[in-house]
Amino acid sequence: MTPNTLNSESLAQKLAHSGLRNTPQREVVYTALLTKRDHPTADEVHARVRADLPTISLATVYNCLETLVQCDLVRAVNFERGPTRYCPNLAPHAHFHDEATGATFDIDLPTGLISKIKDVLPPGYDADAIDIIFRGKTTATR
Amino acid sequence: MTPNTLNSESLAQKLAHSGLRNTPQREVVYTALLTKRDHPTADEVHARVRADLPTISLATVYNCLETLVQCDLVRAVNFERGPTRYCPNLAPHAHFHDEATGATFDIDLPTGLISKIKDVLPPGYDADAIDIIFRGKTTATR
DNA sequence: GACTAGAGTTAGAATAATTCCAAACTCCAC
DNA sequence: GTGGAGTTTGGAATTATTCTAACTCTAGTC
Ligand SMILES: [Mn+2]
Ligand SMILES: [Mn+2]
Ligand SMILES: [Zn+2]
Ligand SMILES: [Zn+2]
Repeated sequence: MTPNTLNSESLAQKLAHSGLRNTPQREVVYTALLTKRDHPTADEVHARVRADLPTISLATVYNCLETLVQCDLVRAVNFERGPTRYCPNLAPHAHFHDEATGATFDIDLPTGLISKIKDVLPPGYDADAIDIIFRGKTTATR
Repeated sequence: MTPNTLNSESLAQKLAHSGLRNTPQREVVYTALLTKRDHPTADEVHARVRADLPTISLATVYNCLETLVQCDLVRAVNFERGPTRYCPNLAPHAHFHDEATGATFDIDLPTGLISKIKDVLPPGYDADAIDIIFRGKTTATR
């Protein structure tokens, strides 16, 4: 079983679970996100998937990305004005945005920290998700 | 010394510090943010300040907000696609976004927690700001 | 007190990202 | 094979923001 097969299966499964079909467009979009995990925009995804599916439209890329987000296969990320970015990393993680280069990196979060952060919420606030964005510069070892 | 005078002074000071003038437009925009701290959009600010300055344009509201952000009197907040929101709370704080109502609340952050969060950054990542957004529902006591 | 250069404001045009729409297409289940 | 839901597509529409060029104000300078 290749990683690719595995991805296809998990994609097909999750789509089926939501009563949706597995289409070539949805596959190439999802594969593009898994292949280069640099938090691309819809436009960037469009450019990449055209290599595989030259006739795919930008509207379809938006549709597929939205579908993947609905199926919890992909996270939509917004940390500044500008195009939404997409991330296939399902593990709880924060994002580091390098202001100099514009690059975005995943930062793993220890599970303990998340509950510690939730502790700052006063009673009456019930969070089901936390987004953490670091902004700064990266140096040397990357 | 009224709070209003105090605000005007700190505004005038910070503007002067950046070599900028204190204009009626900048004052009403800043005052609007301080008066109702509900993280309004530029459009909402525009609607509010028109009561004081009926001829102010939306472009000017955008200009003033940008100026206030540059002067570190106001934070621009983006946690989802949609208009940028503005926050005059200068203390380190997180945001709680109520998905049901769309309302955004400030959540104070103990200083210790911030450095604890920064500890998760691997070497080579140097963050000069952290944004934390909670998403969920608020109940009862608000 | 008028003069001027630069800073600030304004309305409207332009841009960028996304969503909407209606038509064409695909895939099964019957 | 047909019908119908689900999907894709190109282009129009929408939304938020930025740009532009003209106008206005203000702080010095004479
Ligand atoms: Mn950036
Ligand atoms: Mn919302
Ligand atoms: Zn990510
Ligand atoms: Zn705030």
